[in-house]
Amino acid sequence: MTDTPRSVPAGNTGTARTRLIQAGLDIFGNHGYTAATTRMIAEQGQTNLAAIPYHFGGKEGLYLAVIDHIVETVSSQLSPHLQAIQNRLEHGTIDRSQASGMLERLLGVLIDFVVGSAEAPRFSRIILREQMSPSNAFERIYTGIMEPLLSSVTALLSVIAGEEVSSRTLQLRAFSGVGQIMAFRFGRETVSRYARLNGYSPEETLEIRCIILKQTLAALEGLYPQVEKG
Amino acid sequence: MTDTPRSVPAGNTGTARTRLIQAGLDIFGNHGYTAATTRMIAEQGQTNLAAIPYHFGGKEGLYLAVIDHIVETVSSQLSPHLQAIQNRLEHGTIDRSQASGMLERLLGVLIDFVVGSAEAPRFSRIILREQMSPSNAFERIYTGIMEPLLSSVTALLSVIAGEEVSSRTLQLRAFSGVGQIMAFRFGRETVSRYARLNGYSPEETLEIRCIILKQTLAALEGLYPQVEKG
DNA sequence: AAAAGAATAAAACAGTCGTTTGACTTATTC
DNA sequence: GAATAAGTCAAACGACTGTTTTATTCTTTT
Repeated sequence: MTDTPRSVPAGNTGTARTRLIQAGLDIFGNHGYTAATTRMIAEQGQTNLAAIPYHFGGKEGLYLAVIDHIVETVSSQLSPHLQAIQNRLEHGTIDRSQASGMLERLLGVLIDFVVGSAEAPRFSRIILREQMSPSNAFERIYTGIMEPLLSSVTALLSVIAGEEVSSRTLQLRAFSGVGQIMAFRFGRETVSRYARLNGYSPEETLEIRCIILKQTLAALEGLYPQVEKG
Repeated sequence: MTDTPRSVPAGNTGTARTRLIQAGLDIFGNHGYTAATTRMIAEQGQTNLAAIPYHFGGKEGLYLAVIDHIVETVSSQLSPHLQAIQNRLEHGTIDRSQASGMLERLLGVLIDFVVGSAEAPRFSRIILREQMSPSNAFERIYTGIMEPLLSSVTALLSVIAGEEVSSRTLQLRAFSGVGQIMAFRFGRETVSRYARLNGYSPEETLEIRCIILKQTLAALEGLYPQVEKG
């Protein structure tokens, strides 16, 4: 069958598959699902049109393969951090300032990836489109990326806040922190124009990172003052 | 010519124009520019297909008319607040705590509109799509909505922060506050699912409003501690 | 009431979409 | 080395797209 990998070191049934996924990442990300045409994708992937129905069953199959690729890639980058956090939390050996530090590191990783990484523009735009108008792929992104991420952030916030804060408030605050980061991705054009940036160079990414982290930590200190004295 | 209004109280050359703009708001917002078809829009607007090229010169003309409608509507809701702020700032009779209060009110208005209003889903999704992949309409949205809004927020932040903070930092902080609010719009599906909401009911909107405002003010107090004692 | 213009309506236009077809090339297997 | 499968390719298919055409209805003006 076509889905059983061969003995080739890193490739699949053929390099056409991976080239199509890479091209789909670009074209779907830049144009959206409907506006992206199979002819664009085939051309950018240096493949014949018929390769898309052949390898993926059609346009939608390729799109779902692209989504899976995104979920796997992001998840592999995030899950080490998330698992480390979960382990620490389950053993209960963590105080407020430690939780605050872990949250700062986690958000820093997220910023570097969403705002600064080279794949971010292609990845994030597809993810954001699925947030705005969910399709069949939303489920995979939510359970594969958003839910684990938000759960860890919420758990850390719970330690920082203490016991008296409702879980819904913590959940909304968790999304607020994550959404704030994603806003810098979807609003890149506006940010660059308004603050006269050049589209998130490494230095500009670092600047944004410092601003977001400082602001988030300041908010936590203001909301849950015990943090500094814990 | 067709663009000179008649003596009809509220309508234009005909109600077909306004029906098409309303339908365009829905269809463009829900499907995006390319995925929206002129046949969908004509059907929802109870109009003939040919009415779109007739009244707007074509699909793109209708889209730009929809954009203009959005910009005018949002601008008319925002400009009173923005002008009041600008007036106060130009006369220099404003201290830190006053600026903080004005910022809180401005962001509150923005939250009510972006998160809570009935038009918000249709408006915001078109705006967000233009943020992600700008077309010819981006310019109108930027100069008509985003730039005035960010300018006022930045000016208020400047008063709150004092003089020693760089203007780029203030600009990025301004976007951070505005983007945080918009994140709750583009991520509605994720938020609703994660925090078990029912898609932003009035009570839920109020809850989100309180959380965002508390968090933002807490961040300002943490970043610029003079605020409380001014 | 007649004439002129604005608006609507149905049908057809050229073009593009995703997909299918059938021939062809390459790689694997016995 | 023939046989079989996997993969590629150009061409064409039906179904859509936005737009145009042509005719008709409604409104306004003289």
